[in-house]
Amino acid sequence: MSRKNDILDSALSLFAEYGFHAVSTARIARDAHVSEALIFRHFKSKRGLLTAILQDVENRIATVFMEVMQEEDPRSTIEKFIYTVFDIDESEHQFWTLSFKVKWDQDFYKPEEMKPILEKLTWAFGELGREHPEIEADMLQQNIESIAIKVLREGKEGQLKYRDHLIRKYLESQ
Amino acid sequence: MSRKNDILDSALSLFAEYGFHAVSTARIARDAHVSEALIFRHFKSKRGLLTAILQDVENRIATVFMEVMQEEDPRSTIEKFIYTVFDIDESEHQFWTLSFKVKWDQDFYKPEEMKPILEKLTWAFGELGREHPEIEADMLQQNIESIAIKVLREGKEGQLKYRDHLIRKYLESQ
DNA sequence: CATGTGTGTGAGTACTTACTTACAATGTAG
DNA sequence: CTACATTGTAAGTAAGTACTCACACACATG
Repeated sequence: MSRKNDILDSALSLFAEYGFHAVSTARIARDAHVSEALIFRHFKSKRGLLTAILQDVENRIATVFMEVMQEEDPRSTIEKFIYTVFDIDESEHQFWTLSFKVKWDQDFYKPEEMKPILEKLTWAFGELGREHPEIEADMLQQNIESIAIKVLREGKEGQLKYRDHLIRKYLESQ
Repeated sequence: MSRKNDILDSALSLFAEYGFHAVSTARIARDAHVSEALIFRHFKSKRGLLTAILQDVENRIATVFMEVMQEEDPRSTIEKFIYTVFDIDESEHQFWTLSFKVKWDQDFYKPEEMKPILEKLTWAFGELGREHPEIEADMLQQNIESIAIKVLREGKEGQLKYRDHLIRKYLESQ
């Protein structure tokens, strides 16, 4: 189990930094201090290894948004959603980086991943009496994604102004 | 010149679809109906080929936003900026796809590319008396980028609602 | 003891990779 | 015609690619 996890850790780290196609199985094995053959024993193929990591990614993303999903007050739902991105632990950054990178890899793009949270936001905007709740939910989610990318690249401190701006725009007006 | 352009065309198309690392020089040569050696004659290396294409990309992006940059009325500036994404010819889509993909490739990320247009938008929001023109400019640009990605993926028709929403939000209120 | 079963590796496999070299054809200028 | 740069290619190169196979060690169960 420890060796298998070493492989997953190294692969996540390297895939997130350099991209799937730019990292060879030999390099992953070297980084994880295991034989290359062990990768194939555990994951069958290089792609199988990525799939295993992405399964992990999906679970972690779901965990992060769980609190938002359980919220029952519409304003708190939106507020928590906005704050969530800034509360992600730095140890999880590689997961997020990989998940964004993978979106640009034709074979792995799947927009369903964010659908539940989008529906929750749509509900919240509807409750607040907005005219176009679906569009507003979609745009807020896009905003948060853009900010998340900035956080991954430049750290969270410089991006707090965007968070405060969104809070102002969505929760303090009217 | 014709052969050199054939190489650029094929490489752009393949890089945009599969990514830089997933496409070999042999494949590009096959697609362009030239010998592999000719790629290296003209561009020295695979990376040199990408660089040449990215130079093209930069020029085309600048061209697209030229009209916005020359606008003198702040409201028209914002309006034109929003409409621009929807007026990009489909023949240019590969350029845009590649430019977005490349942003996730560590070696080629350069945010300065969009800086002039961002400053123009900041000016426009300032003229309109907004409290936080820099943040608003940044967020609008992020919105447009998100929508541009959707346009590239799913076509422009389904995204018109976002355009109209932005127009409403930024130009019709108050 | 025997008989698996899961975990691990060294040394390969056939193939692909980016890139080079030697050489030929085609202008083009003096 | 000659000299020379430009454009082109066939046939390499060494290194790297994902992946396999035969074999070994540990450890539980009958």
